[in-house]
Amino acid sequence: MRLSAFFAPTLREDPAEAEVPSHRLLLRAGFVRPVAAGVYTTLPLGLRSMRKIERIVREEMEASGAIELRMPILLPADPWKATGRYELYGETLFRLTDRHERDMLLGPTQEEVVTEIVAAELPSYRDLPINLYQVEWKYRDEFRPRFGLLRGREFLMKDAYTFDRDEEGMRRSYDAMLRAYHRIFDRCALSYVVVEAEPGQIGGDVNHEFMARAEVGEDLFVECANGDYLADRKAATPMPPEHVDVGEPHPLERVHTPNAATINAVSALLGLPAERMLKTMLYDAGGRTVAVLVPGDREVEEAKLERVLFPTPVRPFDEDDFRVRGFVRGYVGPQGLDGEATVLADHSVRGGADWVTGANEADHHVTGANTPRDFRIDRYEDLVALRDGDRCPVDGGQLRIGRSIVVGHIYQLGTRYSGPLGATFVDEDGTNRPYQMGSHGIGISRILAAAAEQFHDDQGLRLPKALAPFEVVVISANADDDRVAAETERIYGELSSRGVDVVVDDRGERAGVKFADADLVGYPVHIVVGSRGVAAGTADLKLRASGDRSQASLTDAAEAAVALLSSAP
RNA sequence: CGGGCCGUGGCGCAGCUUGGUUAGCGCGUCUGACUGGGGGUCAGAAGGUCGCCGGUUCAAAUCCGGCCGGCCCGACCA
Repeated sequence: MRLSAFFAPTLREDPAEAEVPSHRLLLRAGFVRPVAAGVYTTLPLGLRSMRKIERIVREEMEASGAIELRMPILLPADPWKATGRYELYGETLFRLTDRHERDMLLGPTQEEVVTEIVAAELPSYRDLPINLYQVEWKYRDEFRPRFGLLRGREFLMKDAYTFDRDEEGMRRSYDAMLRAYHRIFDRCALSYVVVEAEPGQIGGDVNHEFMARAEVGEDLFVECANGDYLADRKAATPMPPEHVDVGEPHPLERVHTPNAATINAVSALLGLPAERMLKTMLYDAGGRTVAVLVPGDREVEEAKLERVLFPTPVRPFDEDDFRVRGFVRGYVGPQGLDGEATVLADHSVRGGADWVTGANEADHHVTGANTPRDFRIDRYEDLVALRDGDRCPVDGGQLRIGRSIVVGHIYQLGTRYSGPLGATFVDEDGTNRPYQMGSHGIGISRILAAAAEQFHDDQGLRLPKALAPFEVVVISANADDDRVAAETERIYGELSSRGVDVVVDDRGERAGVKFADADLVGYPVHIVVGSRGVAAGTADLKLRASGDRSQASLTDAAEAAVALLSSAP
């Protein structure tokens, strides 16, 4: 490819709308241009990188036995109503109506479509297992598209769907995807972690997220400094604190705490640390009152509470709940709860005694609250929000919270879709059984952004060679020098014939512009041919990742570039 | 959706507070000259319904209202 006959518009200045590095650099380097919020045109350079990611994904999917097909983006709403996702997805679903007033939507994922086609065409256990996948654009009307390609309303995704006879088969298919995903992200050279995560709107049970480490990541994960524990932050369980022996329990005493409706206020008033307080959070779970007890310095992780109470929906008390059910906000204590309420306590509550907690009347707290003497705990559960510095449940090491971008997510769905859609096959014994399904996504366009986050510096992008739009650039530093032009062409031709993905910068620009662009776009290997070098019989080489420069004779330049490329990340 | 910031030639910005002649600057673009290994210099030129609609006013980029669009912070997801 010749840059003189290509379309790679670069920006000299940072676009005003871009804050995060990947967004800024993908715009500046000419990979994408905005069309609307969260919607982008993929320019030629960006498309080349995206195609390279797609290729890696396809190769590994095929190697794992998956079969590619292509499903429509424009979908009828009915199957979505059957699985309940038409409502569940809510505002995030792009809905439209056709001329016959039929409800349609733009596919955010394609479980419904693939399940129906498999049910129609693969009715026998002999047809199973099967793994069907596609690479297609997905549409989600995100509340807040942001960070360029990191969270668009349109994004390119590889989605694979597995169908098995039984749960054991489903787990085997799942493991095959897990292994394939590792190979894919390894080949993309991403720094990533794999954690168990929340099922979200896809539903199902066991699932893992592949998270690319990134400062700007929106997803938090937790890891132990000793490397033996890794989890989604919302699912992470800290090791509970040691039980502190306070000796003989103090008596329960009521104390006057005017205008102290917060933990901090009570703590300041009584001169006691927040962890001595017992925080009583009230929730409504399908009409029932649920009290959650955590130490005063901790927060409740509502995602954990939802899982504990699943499938009953949970919401925090609002002002009306407090009033109608007779609780005083800011002064709630578990000793005032009757048998109608469920009392859940985090494991960390086991470690304490002589709690300070609400007296269930305005401006009063109690001290010396102890269970079971003063209040009842129905169940201990893991309910606290994990925070930096908590102790690892495996070895007690320091936990820290890392930020990441979810680039892949795999699910064991079971019969979440095959059930409601009536998708069954005939098993060996002649009975109809629903398919045991799995669903496996990879954000192709997001990988590009995540890679840009991980691989860049002040000069621009420096994507790994597996993802860079070209592997090598040959720059003619003096475009109007005939001998330079001739040598540039010769080296370019030699690299092409060796099968290197090479581009030549034969534009009429000045050398400085070409150098700056080469760094900005981040070609892994740069070869510079100029008047000085040609006179001396040499070309200059640069490895973008390290900035290391070297020289080679003009005749060896292509060879040297190939060698340098093999050493490039 | 709640909160904050912002819409001025292709891009980045100033001007708006305190309304008043032809709306400026840098980059980019075009022409010419000089130049030629890290976004070069000089001379000249083109390019703007100041997001849209309405209001106030003798007069609006500037003040007021509404709407649209974009970005950033919070609850969902690849």
